[in-house]
Amino acid sequence: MDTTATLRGFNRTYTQRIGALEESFLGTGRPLGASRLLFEIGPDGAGVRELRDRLGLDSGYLTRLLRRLDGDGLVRVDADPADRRRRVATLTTAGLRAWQELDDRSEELAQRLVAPLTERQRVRLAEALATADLLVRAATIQLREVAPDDPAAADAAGRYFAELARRFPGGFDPGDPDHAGTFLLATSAGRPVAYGGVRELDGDLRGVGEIKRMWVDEAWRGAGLGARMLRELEALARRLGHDRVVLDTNGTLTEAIAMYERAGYRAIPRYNDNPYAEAWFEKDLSPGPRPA
Amino acid sequence: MDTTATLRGFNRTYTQRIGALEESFLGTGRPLGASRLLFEIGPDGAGVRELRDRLGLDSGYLTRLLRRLDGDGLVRVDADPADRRRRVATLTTAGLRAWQELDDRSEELAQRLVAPLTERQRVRLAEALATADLLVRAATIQLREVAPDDPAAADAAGRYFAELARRFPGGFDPGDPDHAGTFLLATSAGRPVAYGGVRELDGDLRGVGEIKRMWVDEAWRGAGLGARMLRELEALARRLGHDRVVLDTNGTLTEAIAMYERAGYRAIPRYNDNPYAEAWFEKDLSPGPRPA
DNA sequence: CCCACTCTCTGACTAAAGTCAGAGAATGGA
DNA sequence: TCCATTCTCTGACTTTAGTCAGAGAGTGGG
Repeated sequence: MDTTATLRGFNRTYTQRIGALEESFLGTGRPLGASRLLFEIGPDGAGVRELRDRLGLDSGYLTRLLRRLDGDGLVRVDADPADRRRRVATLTTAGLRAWQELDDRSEELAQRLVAPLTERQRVRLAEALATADLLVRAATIQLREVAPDDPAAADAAGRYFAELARRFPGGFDPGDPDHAGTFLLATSAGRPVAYGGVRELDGDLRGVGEIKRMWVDEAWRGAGLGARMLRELEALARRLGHDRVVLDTNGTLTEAIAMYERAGYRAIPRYNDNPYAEAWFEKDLSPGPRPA
Repeated sequence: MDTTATLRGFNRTYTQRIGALEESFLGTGRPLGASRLLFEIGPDGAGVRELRDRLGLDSGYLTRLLRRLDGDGLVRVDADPADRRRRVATLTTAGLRAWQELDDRSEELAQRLVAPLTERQRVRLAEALATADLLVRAATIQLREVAPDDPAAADAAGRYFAELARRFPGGFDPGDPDHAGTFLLATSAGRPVAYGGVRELDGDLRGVGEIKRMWVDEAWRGAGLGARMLRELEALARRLGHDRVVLDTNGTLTEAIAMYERAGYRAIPRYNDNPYAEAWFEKDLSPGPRPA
């Protein structure tokens, strides 16, 4: 099956059959941009900065859209107490009602779309869309380098440690984690979904890179995000001047071990005194092709 | 799995990750509407009327868009020799080049999107999208009543007869087909994809409806379009005052027979002298719930 | 050869969407 | 306490998209 041809064919179908419908459905009474904004603010409110990023709007334009919703009594915009340069938009009671109406309409549209299908076909459609959703999200998410003290990185590290504590039979105590190294992070809707880092070892292994804290959110597994993270960490290690990387892991993390093996890692003897480590791997980077 | 929630979740992902990207990709140099139009005209050209339907544009607006493309030397608009009220847009050499560039860009976008995925994941994505594409198209296609002498209906009947001729061991000769009855037709991009009709029987079976020429294009099978056609034909038969429908079929058409049985049809003895018929079915419509 | 109808085009608009430069308040480190 | 930086807002625009009411050419059936 030709992937790009299928994708392009689907794009066509989607634009014509769903996209157009959605616009006509949601843009009633209010311009579409204003509806989208209202929907995006949502019952929990949202920062102006965040809205700008999520919707890709010019700051002046967003200000005006917000003022308009404010004028209609749907939204209030206040300074963020934590940082008074930032502003936060929240829905008023009327705004909440309008939001609910949009949500209902969106649900109705979805209902109407699947109405001609039988139950079995709906299940098939839902499965196909869930798969496509996961893969598209995993393919389009950006891995970015973060400072060790970035709050999102700390959040990700916390989630990583929590998972180890859950999965290791004897629990897991990170002690006083040192944050040495360079870390990559992928976030979605402000929450970390994948995380990992490289640091340089010292002593006998001086010059060798160690891959640390590889973690992918459970909801995002099965779409190759772990493998992608590993590839990008290897590329990062190369940029940092390492031509060999090592890592340690625990026997409970079977999927991770399988992934390392698929990625060309070979088991080696213990190289550190990590009490939780039960398996050690290495990979020679020097002859590898440069990644795209 | 909750179908509408999955669908809505996918919509979100799609709009953010693909839709936005596509707009920024295709709308370079030219407004997006003009690009879309140029792309839609395509190397083979297209009638203005057809473009209006496909893109959902106001006729005045389309005229102006075309004039603009004409002014840029990309498109020529001439009267259709067959009906000089109609006009036909064709690409000039420069227009063809611009079209090719759009096509390349669209392909590049698709490539880029799937680039982070492994081959296995690409196959999974392509399969999921192909399934979703078929189901969405089948769910959103409109079945419309057509006059028996509608050229699209004649086209569909021709395709139906051709398939019978291919599948029946001894071939099939429609003889001089009578066009009595009311027919439903679904078309996509101007070509018939599903077809079928109801006519009233006479003689002993006066008052009974007969379902005729049920046909679904091969590329559209497996998405319940046949079952939907059958349901709508039954609804049509009810509206025409029949509380019982019958139909005949050939033993070679095993999928059709399975579908009739799933839809509640029961085998009955031969009720007509159709030489190609090998099985006869009936369904009582009176107590059935009205379809949506 | 009428006449109702189809199809496209023109003129005259309006609304929505987006852009850009720069002002002003607030913040966080040096 | 500076000062560079971040964030939002304002003013002054342009472009894109879309709407609506007719005019005028062409068509097909009676």
